[in-house]
Amino acid sequence: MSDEIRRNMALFPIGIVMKLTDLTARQIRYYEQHELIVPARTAGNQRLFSLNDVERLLEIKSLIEKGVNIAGIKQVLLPIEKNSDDATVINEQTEVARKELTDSDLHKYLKRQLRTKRPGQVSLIQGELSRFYNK
DNA sequence: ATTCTGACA
DNA sequence: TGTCAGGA
Repeated sequence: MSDEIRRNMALFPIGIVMKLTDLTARQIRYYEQHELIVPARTAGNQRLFSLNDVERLLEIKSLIEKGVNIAGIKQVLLPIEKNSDDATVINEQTEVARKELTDSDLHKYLKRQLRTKRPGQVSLIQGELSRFYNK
């Protein structure tokens, strides 16, 4: 259960997330407006993304590339629960941690992701999914 | 140096 | 979506 906290802990600013996902800041902010992601905020109103946020963004990116629009993605990506979101609350501890571990922890995580091959979690009937495609 | 919101030649 | 302005 402790891993869940680490996973939902807000760590990196948009700049790093951009490199991680190859998405532009514009896109990332746009997806947030459509509630596809709900990154935490610092006292200075800066976005802080968790590993889960990054994963969701990668899923979003994948779907966008396949031509799925926002409406379709909202059906695929489970809506953000209000309860488990409290882990993204920012306190002085995470604030300090963020400054220290940003790249090192990230690389550690990415390596784990590389060997933890996971099957495309997307599971929707093609017919139903096609309803959300742009063309 | 970075990021944020709003707006559109 | 890109990009620029103007502020934090």
